[in-house]
Amino acid sequence: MSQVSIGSTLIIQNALLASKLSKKVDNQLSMHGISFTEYMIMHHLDGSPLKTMRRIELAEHVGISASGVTRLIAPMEKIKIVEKEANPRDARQSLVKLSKTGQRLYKEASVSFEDCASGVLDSLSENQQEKLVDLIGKVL
Amino acid sequence: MSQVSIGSTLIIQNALLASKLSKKVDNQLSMHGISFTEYMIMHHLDGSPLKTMRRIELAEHVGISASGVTRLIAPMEKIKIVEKEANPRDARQSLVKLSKTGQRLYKEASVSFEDCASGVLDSLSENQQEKLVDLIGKVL
DNA sequence: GATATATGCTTGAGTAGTCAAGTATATATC
DNA sequence: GATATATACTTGACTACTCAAGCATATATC
Repeated sequence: MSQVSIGSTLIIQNALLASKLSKKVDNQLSMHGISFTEYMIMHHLDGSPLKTMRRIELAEHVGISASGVTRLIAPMEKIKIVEKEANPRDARQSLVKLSKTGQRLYKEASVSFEDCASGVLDSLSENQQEKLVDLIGKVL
Repeated sequence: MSQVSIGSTLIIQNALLASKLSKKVDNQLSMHGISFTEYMIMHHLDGSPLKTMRRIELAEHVGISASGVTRLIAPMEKIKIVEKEANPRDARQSLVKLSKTGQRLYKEASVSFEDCASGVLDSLSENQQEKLVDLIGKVL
């Protein structure tokens, strides 16, 4: 019958939340043939000025390892959602660029994603959502 | 350059947070020979009045599938952290009980877990942590 | 400019889950 | 009380990662 701190509760509850959200999102995005992780990749690429990022940057933003990115990007490249690009200044790097096809797919998928997001978060007011993003940002 | 709603941002940032937290926790708990998921199982068992829960209940609380619970519990049973118990009123059920050994292990691991939690959340005040738990609870 | 160390990425092997199907038992309906 | 349907759980086959090791290139040091 030990005391459980608020911080512990927070971590456990947040893990549960993330698990549930990612399942719902995955389910919703499956109609576009992509997973939540792939969507996140496209999201970050689309948000970057040149629609281009390094693999390690992607890994950090998405929360997976570098090898995870390699395995994730491979099939996306095969179906032309993203393209490989070299960095002339550093031959070690292999840049990932969101293709035109990828941008189109991202836009389509975003409709479903936004839809899912608002459905899942309808118990929160706009203000509460902002507060939540703010608090999460503080921890990250 | 499409508009990204606050709700979408929330879901993506939360996924990142959960990924980072679970890695840190996993890392911390590895010194006790258990994973974050196993810790969560023990946490929920320890919190229940008889230290006993049904497998499906555990699945819901932890955010994994029933088969996930089966595979997770098997090795925990082998090293006597938990025990299988029958429910005389329903022969379909196979109850999971936290053993004495399991309770001891949970207490030890909780020290590391609490430690990790407070380390990771030190950018948040007690009030902010409570607010965060509250908001997460609203979504769940 | 050779050598040591660091960085970016990929690969093989392993792990922690998933889903679909199957088994066993329980419940509801006629 | 037989039949249909639902629930609890397990299993086989698969997927999406992880880590450790390795290769290629870059950077710093002497």
